[in-house]
Amino acid sequence: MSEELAARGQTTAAQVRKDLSHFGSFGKRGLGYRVRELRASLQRIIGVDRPWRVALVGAGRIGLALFEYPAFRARGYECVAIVDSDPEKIGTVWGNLTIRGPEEFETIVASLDVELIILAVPGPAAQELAARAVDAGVKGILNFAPIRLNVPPRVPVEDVNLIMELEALSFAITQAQRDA
Amino acid sequence: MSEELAARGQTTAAQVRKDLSHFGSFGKRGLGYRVRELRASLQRIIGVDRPWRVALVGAGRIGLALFEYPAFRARGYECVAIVDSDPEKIGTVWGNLTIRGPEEFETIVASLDVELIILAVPGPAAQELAARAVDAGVKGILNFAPIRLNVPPRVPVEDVNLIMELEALSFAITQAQRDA
DNA sequence: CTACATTTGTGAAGATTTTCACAAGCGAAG
DNA sequence: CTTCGCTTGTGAAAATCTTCACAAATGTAG
Ligand SMILES: NC(=O)c1ccc[n+]([C@@H]2O[C@H](COP(=O)([O-])OP(=O)(O)OC[C@H]3O[C@@H](n4cnc5c(N)ncnc54)[C@H](O)[C@@H]3O)[C@@H](O)[C@H]2O)c1
Ligand SMILES: NC(=O)c1ccc[n+]([C@@H]2O[C@H](COP(=O)([O-])OP(=O)(O)OC[C@H]3O[C@@H](n4cnc5c(N)ncnc54)[C@H](O)[C@@H]3O)[C@@H](O)[C@H]2O)c1
Repeated sequence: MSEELAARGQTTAAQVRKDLSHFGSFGKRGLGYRVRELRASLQRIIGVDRPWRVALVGAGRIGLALFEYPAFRARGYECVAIVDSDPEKIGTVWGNLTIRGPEEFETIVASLDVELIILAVPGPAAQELAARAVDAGVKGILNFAPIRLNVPPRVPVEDVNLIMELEALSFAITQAQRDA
Repeated sequence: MSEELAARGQTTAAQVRKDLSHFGSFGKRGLGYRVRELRASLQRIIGVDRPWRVALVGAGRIGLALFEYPAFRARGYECVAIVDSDPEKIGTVWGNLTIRGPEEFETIVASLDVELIILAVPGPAAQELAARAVDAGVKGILNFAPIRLNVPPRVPVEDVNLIMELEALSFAITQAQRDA
């Protein structure tokens, strides 16, 4: 069982067991893990055993792709608001949501209980919006802007930097060729 | 100098120096690093001292966002072809490129010297396209499909999994709240 | 030329992570 | 109830990564 999990996760059985043991004891010796139970426990530990309320900040190209991506909702991330500063976009409707202006941002976060934001605005706007989001009570940020956000340490930030991913590929390829 | 680099990279000066020492000796003692030189050396090491030829596979929502993202080209990743299987999309023009059908895939990779692909097709199609890309000579894959691609180890794959990033946020938040 | 103020590069120490290997526990079979 | 086969959970060992602390360079000033 830990063997199979290891194979799927590209790691070793011992690592799987050690990692799980860090959070508790889930399996039965001689038997393995009961999948539904383990799954439920892990969901609870990770915090994905309940829906999360998300606001999309920046209704641009990447924002649109993300908004239309059904897997988010399927996994419990529910987009409850969209904010953009472009006057042409404010008031237009995406799905069941109307795009709002940034002056309403704090009100939206507070009234809709937004916990997470997806920040998909250009770099220069990102820091200010992040700070405002944090002040308004947002608890975490998924950041697509290519800057390091300066927020209090209690607010986790996950950066998505696709250029770094491409550069990691370039490095791996260059490296492999150097070896050969 | 290593102090400043450390501050920017959220790490320590010793770490910066140790990491650099792994690839060579770049600075001058007592003086620091000469920025232009260090930069050039690292670009060469990473392999980003020359342009990379990229094909976009999957002209959907995420594919469009990526294609229109100017930072890729600015950093030396040049999109030289777009492939999609949708008959409505084949033949249409994005920027200076015409979308091609998947039956042309191998020809395109070979004739245009495609080194990297950005895979932005639905999961079920991804494995087959990845295998064909590798056979046609592609050297690396940036994969957006939510599956683990099975390709030979000489071909590096970078996975972008935004759901995992959101789940990492959820975990960090849940954890912080448990502590408090 | 010598003393001095700097900052790198790097062994050694310390900390963390991963692997090893096996006792502890569990169900099944006799 | 006892034995047996199997898989987890976990201390201990091994490997890896990070930090420490300082000698080796380098430019400068006297
Ligand atoms: N497009 C991509 O594939 C891609 C990939 C990785 C990262 N990114 C990053 O994501 C961010 C957005 O990229 P994009 O391609 O969607 O850009 P975009 O220009 O298409 O969209 C940005 C949106 O943000 C809005 N905006 C600007 N200032 C704002 C403000 N102060 N308040 C609210 N909204 C504001 C704009 O009106 C626009 O709708 C950028 O930081 C970019 O670097 C984009
Ligand atoms: N949209 C997002 O924000 C997002 C985020 C993360 C990951 N992803 C992943 O990226 C992939 C694409 O997502 P999307 O939202 O752009 O989907 P999409 O449906 O908008 O686009 C997929 C495109 O791939 C094309 N396609 C399908 N089969 C093909 C084949 N065999 N050969 C060539 N082209 C083919 C389709 O015609 C379509 O144009 C999916 O795997 C999705 O899980 C999307």
